Amino acid sequence: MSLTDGAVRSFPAGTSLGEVAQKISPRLGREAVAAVVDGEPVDLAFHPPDGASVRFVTLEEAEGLEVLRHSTAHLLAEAVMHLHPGAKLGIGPAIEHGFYYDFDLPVSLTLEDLPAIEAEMRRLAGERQPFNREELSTAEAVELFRQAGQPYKVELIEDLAKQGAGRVSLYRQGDFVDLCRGPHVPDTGWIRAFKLTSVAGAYWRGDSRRPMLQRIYGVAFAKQSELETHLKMLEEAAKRDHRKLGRELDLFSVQDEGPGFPFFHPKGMIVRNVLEDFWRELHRKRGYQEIKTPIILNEGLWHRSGHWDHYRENMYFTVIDGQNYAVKPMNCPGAMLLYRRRIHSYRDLPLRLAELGLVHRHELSGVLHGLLRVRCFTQDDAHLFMTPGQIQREIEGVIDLTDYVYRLFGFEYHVELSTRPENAMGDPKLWEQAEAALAQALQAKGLLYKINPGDGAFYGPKIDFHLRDCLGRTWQCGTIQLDFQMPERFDLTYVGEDGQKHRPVMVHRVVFGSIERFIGILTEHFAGAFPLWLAPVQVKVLPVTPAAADYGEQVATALEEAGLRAEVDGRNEKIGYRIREAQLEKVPYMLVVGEKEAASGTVAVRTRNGGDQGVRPLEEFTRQAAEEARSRSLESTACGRAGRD
RNA sequence: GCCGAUGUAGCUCAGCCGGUAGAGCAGCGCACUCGUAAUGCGCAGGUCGUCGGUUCGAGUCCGACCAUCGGCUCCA
Repeated sequence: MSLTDGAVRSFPAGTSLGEVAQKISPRLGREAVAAVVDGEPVDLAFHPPDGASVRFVTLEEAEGLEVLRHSTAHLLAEAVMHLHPGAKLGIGPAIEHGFYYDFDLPVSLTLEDLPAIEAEMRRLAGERQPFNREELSTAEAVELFRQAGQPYKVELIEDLAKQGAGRVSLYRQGDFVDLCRGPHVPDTGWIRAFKLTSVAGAYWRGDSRRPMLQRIYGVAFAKQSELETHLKMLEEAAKRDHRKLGRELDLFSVQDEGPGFPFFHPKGMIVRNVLEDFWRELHRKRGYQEIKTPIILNEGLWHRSGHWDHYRENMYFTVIDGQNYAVKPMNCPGAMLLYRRRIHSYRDLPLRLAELGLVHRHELSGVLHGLLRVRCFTQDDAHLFMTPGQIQREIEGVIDLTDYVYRLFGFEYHVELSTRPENAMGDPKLWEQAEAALAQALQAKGLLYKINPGDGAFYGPKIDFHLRDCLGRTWQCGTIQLDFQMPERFDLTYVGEDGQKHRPVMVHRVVFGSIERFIGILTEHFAGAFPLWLAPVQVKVLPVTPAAADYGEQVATALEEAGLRAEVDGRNEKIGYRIREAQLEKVPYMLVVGEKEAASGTVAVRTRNGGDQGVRPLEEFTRQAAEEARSRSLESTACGRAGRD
């Protein structure tokens, strides 16, 4: 057989991969969990055919961890079957960081049940039960699971049979058997570093019309230390939760009187306005014109746009003077009306109309989540009208803009291309054209992208930008959607060079996505310690004693004149106390001023991360802080030495 | 919307088997006049998510509803 390093080695027929690994090196024999033979993942118990190409997989690799996590799911199922013998099994795959398994049980599980299940898993792991693979015809497998009282497994096998599978594989460990493609780790003794984390409801096969099963989630890693690192990361994420920080920093709130309709407090409004000012500046520079379209528009418009047929479930309606109106869930129809107001020449195109548009969508109550999932939000929208020949250049322009914005905040991102969904509007040929145009722009920009078949909007395919925050979590924000339908429906035209009417192409796009969601993400990304340009209070002036109060006011005035947001905390409290409060508010700079500073026109600079930075002339600090804010830097440069927050 | 959990002061949380509510922080007042993450003392603050039921009596038991949290489905 040939190995990954190019070596070709021979072994007696009937040698298992486990034995091969052992012969290659004792270390590989210890570390291999599975292998890939001629491109197919297999167990170490597999006997490779003559001339096979073999690659061993260890827990160092993502593939190996996936095998381990999948095996852990089986172990979980075995433990649950022991504790609840009548349980019906759903599915149990590996997921990012861990695994889950779905069960249909007569009793509801709660968090308190998890320790007992986990203990049983550890006991079974201690027995080092081997995972044994066997293959059966689908008919035999159906019979086996029917007798075992496992209807969900029977359904799965019957579906596999319908798709043409003649045989299926099963895995047994101990007294547990499961339908499974494999591969698995050699025995349950490999499963050590894991923890059951939560229990939740989940529809069978993700279909809300089918029974709800109980899903147990867990995490699993190669080593205990990695598990602990991961659990620490979760704790860190909980500390950064924007709902918690939003309350502590007094940025925003959601109240019982308006579920999903967030309130922005004065400090949150500063962050929001700074972001919007930045957005306006950016769009002005890039040839966009800003518009504002109404929030409530006649229902007829929504019939015409296709929203009535495709989006009604998510919309709010109202009646005015006996006429039906809808609250807009999207901004595009308003932009259509604006475009249609007058005749356009090809010379006007591309026409870029940007709108910070407040939209309302009826989201299911169970999905609401702080600022990240709400029922009203402001899209930093734009509708670009163009000739077909301008498509690629315009899309590239939006990609550049998005890239610029995400980098500024220190986000990395990846891109996905979503294609025609089932409820799509319009001619499939137009869809193909639109999909090709998006793919072409991505390729021209040299971006790697993943394809999500069937995930497009009902009016067109889209490019989604998923940004990655400092904890490695990804969030969908920006999207670029190409639309041939809406111009058709609204009969939009432009007069071409030939004097004839032509149909423009439209692009919908957002960069932040939703201002509300973006603020939520920024809050978590920066753990509430916003870079200077975004911080609600940029500098806090702390007079040591009332004797320095006047000087403190002078300092604050100088800062404000330089365009900085400064506050004086001259309360009758000890300086340590006021510093502590400013720290907790995550104010970027604290200026401690006493008689010495007042006498010399200086300030003692303190940063929220670096502590006391020493005394500097007021004028110098002010100038540097203003520059730091102006340049929208992520570094604290105004303390005299550079340092990333 | 569905499954499960939770809901006591602005925040974090006590409150046993039903006997009529408590702490710390925050707030307010007074004293201290202070140099880089919490000065001391005092005061005030709750129709115990809402509505209904059981009971002599409900924060505690039961039911419905509302909201939140973790998921599912859906999405910016």
